[in-house]
Amino acid sequence: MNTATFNIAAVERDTGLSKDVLRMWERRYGFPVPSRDNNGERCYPAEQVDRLRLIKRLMDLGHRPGKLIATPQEELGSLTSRRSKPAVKDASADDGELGELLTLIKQHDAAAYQQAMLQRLARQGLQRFVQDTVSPLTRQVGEKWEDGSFEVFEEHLFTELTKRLLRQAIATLPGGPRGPRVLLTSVPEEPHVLGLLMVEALFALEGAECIPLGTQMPLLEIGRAAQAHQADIVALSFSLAFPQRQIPGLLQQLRLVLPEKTALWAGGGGVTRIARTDDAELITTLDDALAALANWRAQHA
Amino acid sequence: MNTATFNIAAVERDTGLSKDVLRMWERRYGFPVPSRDNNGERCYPAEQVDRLRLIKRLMDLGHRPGKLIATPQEELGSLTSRRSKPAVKDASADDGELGELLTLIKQHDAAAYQQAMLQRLARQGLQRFVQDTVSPLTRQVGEKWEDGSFEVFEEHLFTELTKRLLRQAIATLPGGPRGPRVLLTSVPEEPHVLGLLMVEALFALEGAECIPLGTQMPLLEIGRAAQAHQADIVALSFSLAFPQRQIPGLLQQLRLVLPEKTALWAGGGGVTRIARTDDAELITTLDDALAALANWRAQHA
DNA sequence: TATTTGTTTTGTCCTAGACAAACAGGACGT
DNA sequence: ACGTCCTGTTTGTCTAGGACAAAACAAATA
Repeated sequence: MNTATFNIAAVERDTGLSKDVLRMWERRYGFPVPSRDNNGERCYPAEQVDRLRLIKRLMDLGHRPGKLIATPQEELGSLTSRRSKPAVKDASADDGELGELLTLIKQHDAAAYQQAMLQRLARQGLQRFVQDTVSPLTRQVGEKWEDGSFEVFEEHLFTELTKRLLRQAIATLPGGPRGPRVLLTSVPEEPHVLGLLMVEALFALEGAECIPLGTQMPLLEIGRAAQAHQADIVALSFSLAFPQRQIPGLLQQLRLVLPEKTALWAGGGGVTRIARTDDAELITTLDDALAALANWRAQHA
Repeated sequence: MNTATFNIAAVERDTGLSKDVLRMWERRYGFPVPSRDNNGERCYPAEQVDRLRLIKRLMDLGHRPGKLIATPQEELGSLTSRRSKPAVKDASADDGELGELLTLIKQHDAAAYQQAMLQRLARQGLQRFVQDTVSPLTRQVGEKWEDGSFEVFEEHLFTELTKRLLRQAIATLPGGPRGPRVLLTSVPEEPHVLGLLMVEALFALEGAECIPLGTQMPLLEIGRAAQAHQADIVALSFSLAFPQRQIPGLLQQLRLVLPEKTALWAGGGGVTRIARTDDAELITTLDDALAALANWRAQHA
């Protein structure tokens, strides 16, 4: 069935490794070594693409490409250790609770998952639902994905269903426009929206006026939107997968295009290791977000 | 305020023009001509980035880069004519009806827009709401964006709010699993999800079992998902903005990784001009989608 | 009016060199 | 033992220009 080969653009699309990197690896490490078509262009067999995808996943986990490429295929599968620190293991206490939910996703039972989540939402209320269910669940799905026990499409299904639940819950909230006006979005190349939705849920509960613009807004457009909406705060989300080295530069550029009085907040797993800066306020946890909101209100009372 | 300059990666991110194209244009047409930093790397001023974004928008409208670059800045603004054909003008009859909705978006009044849409949903019912409101509205927003009367962030706001409405409506439907199992997603580089949601709403109304996987699934993952979910149909969406030349190849590759018995349907504005193929069934309108569903059921009775 | 044929435009791919930012590891001082 | 500075290595991204094929257009034919 898999007689198809991939050209370099298709490999970039499917692995997330840029064409430059693919060519560089071939030059430096001797892998991947695609065959060539009549036209001298690279043709990657599906087998090499699969290996590249695995390598990319392990790189996102903190491994280095030089080592990975030197490692024979069989050993790669067993390298899926923890990101760096052995991780806070108190979370495993919840495993029993949340494990059922993960199992439902793993079984591809969308209806049952939604049902179970709705029950939790009703029992916990939105705030605790976000903080005690959605947030740890998201983290666990990320870990499951890292260690290979979740497929990409299972993670997509989880994300899609959870997005719906949160949006549904947010929609039922009254739009009490008392707090600051918060514009929620992400930069180009950052498609993850779950973190933004969690923050939106919490902020909306607090009565802030949230303006959700979806993901992947060009920087200059974010500036225009902030101006047009008279936003008090622009809140960005960076996932763990976002290339961290780019974040400081992005925040600096964005700070330049935003009105002076508009605050810039950056949150999500991607900013935990970023050095503090004057360009933006870094928010690493949901509690931080609520604290920042309270703080803003105190200063603008 | 705009003293910042953009490196070539930032310009690619913000304009959607690849680095290769940016360098090629500089070589061929002499525009853009960025300054260089100490390191000999390109530094694009914000002014050139803006011009590039405008040019890109006009290209998506069907103009050719060679002409656009030769045109002085002032004339560019007035080039926002129709895509190619003068367009079906019976749509303008609805302008009065839908115009109010567009106005609300243009005024950035999210709450009023949601309210008005909910009213229409209640009045029309979901099927007619999708076909007579959401679909033409989406098209009109696209046109407004093309002719420059909508900003990018206004389109984002529209999309985000409308997504929420549709998802909310879908969530309230009973999950009567009688029809085929339909897996809904899009390929990498195709982030638009509104079309998928419209189809999902219609299919769910018909009692089909929809599995929404969100957007941007790698091809091999789509294959795995289809297998895991025992999908009868894989439905892809291609927006008008998707590079049409890539579609036939994508469909062919995807056909190779899908199980034999799984049907492949491709729909959305991007496929209207694609030549018929054996790899997939091309679906250009929402009515087509419903017809295809009925047809499938007839053949699998 | 349609369809075929040539020509121009345009994007993508190629090679190969250079460099700076990130990282790892060791030496050093507290 | 722990943190800090330095140095060499690893790694990604940028640069330059050349080549070619596929798309878009123009012209000429049936």
